[in-house]
Amino acid sequence: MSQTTEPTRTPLSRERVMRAGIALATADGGLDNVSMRRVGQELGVEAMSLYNHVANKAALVDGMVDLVIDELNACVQSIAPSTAGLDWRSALRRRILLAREVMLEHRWVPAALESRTSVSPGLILYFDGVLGIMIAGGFSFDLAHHALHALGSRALGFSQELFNPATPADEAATAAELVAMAAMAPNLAAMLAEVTHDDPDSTLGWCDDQAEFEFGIDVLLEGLARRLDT
Amino acid sequence: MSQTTEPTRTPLSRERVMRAGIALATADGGLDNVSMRRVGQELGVEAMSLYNHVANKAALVDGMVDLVIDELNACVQSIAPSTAGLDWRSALRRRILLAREVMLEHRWVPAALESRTSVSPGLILYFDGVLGIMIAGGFSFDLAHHALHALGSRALGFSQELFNPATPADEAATAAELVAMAAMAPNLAAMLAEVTHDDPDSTLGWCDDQAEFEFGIDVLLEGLARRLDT
DNA sequence: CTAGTGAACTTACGGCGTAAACATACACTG
DNA sequence: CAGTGTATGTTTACGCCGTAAGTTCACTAG
Repeated sequence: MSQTTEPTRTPLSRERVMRAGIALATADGGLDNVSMRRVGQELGVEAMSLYNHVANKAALVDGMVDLVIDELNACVQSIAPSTAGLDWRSALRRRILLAREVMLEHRWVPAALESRTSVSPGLILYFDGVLGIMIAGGFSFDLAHHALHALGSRALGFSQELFNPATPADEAATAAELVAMAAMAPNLAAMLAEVTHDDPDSTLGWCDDQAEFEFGIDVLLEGLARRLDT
Repeated sequence: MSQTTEPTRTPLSRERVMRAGIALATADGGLDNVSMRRVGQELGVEAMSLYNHVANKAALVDGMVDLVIDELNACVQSIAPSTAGLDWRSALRRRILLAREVMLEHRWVPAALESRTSVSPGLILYFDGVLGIMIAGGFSFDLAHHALHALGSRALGFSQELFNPATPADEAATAAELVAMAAMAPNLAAMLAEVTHDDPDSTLGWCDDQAEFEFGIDVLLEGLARRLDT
């Protein structure tokens, strides 16, 4: 009577495993949320079953990153026609800000990129596009090479922020801290007093604001443009 | 007869615990080498004893970072006299490259900084110094604020590199990969063919070379200088 | 001497990644 | 049709991890 085989079980696949991982990481908590057992649970399967499709956890994370990068590359290509006529600076800026949107959707990716063990073909493709824009804009290979290093992770739309993912401190605490800081860090205290952070939301990482990010890449792009002209 | 008490056991202390953690992390393997049990072992003590001096592992890592930052601040102050007469660009550059030396000695610090849960007083002190240099150089608070964001982690001497901590690929493999890459990433392949990486050692992170790092901050400093002049 | 205190130790728990052995179900060959 | 790999999921187990809870013990203040 008890027919043990369920009607049909959707078969696992490498991609389904990684999509489940992405879902867990993107939901909240980032990569800490992702464990083999939890991904299995997400798929209604034991943890060890995942190993039929993925070599180990590092490979799983690598694969998750690859999927996001593939998505990014698809986005980049879908807007390619509209950037055909742009000068290199605008084209690059546009591409980077688009990458940023993808990274904002998957905030765990920057950290995961750091732990990568192999070079991702998708990433290579992306950077080849960046490089292509530069070359088309008149960069020498040498200058372009330096430029890639100078941009660093900003070329992918994120920057490493050093302060404070914490919930924005309550007003009172902040005020008290400002007073305490004044003795030790007079310059910072003065700056914070003047530059009232009237945009309270950070967008990626901690104090990293869209406007600040754009300021940063604009300084870089301008500096590179200047080196290109001479 | 068997006198169980050893002659004298050096007492544990918060600092000794963190120094042991730093030793483990700096030795090799980075933060992965650091576990409560291993730190205890390093000190001839059970893991749980550490909790008499440290709230939990996160606090331990935070404390380790703080010690390194303190060391950095000490270095910075020890060279302060020699930078008194410098223009802001030179002073800033000097400070950043000094920070870089410290980070090169403790390569686990960048990753640990990212996982911090609280704002470190030492870091505040360091950035207050950076800001002080800018203000003395004529920056408005507003421009200095943008500048801090633009510099980001580079102000501390490191940059997030995206490619490849792996052992430098064997020559043959690299050549083969270059051929394979040519189809998918023609620009990168061409660049790599021309810009022969004749400096095979990376200094911090992966492909991050001292020269490339300096190029990056110089572009930034130049761009900031230009904004300061207008 | 005794009580109190603080630091180190012991034990235990639940979670992690994954090696190894096992079970099942499907595809292909004779 | 029977027989046999081969792929896929399960079970069990091991050694790590962080850390909560309870225990021991040397020391010092009264």
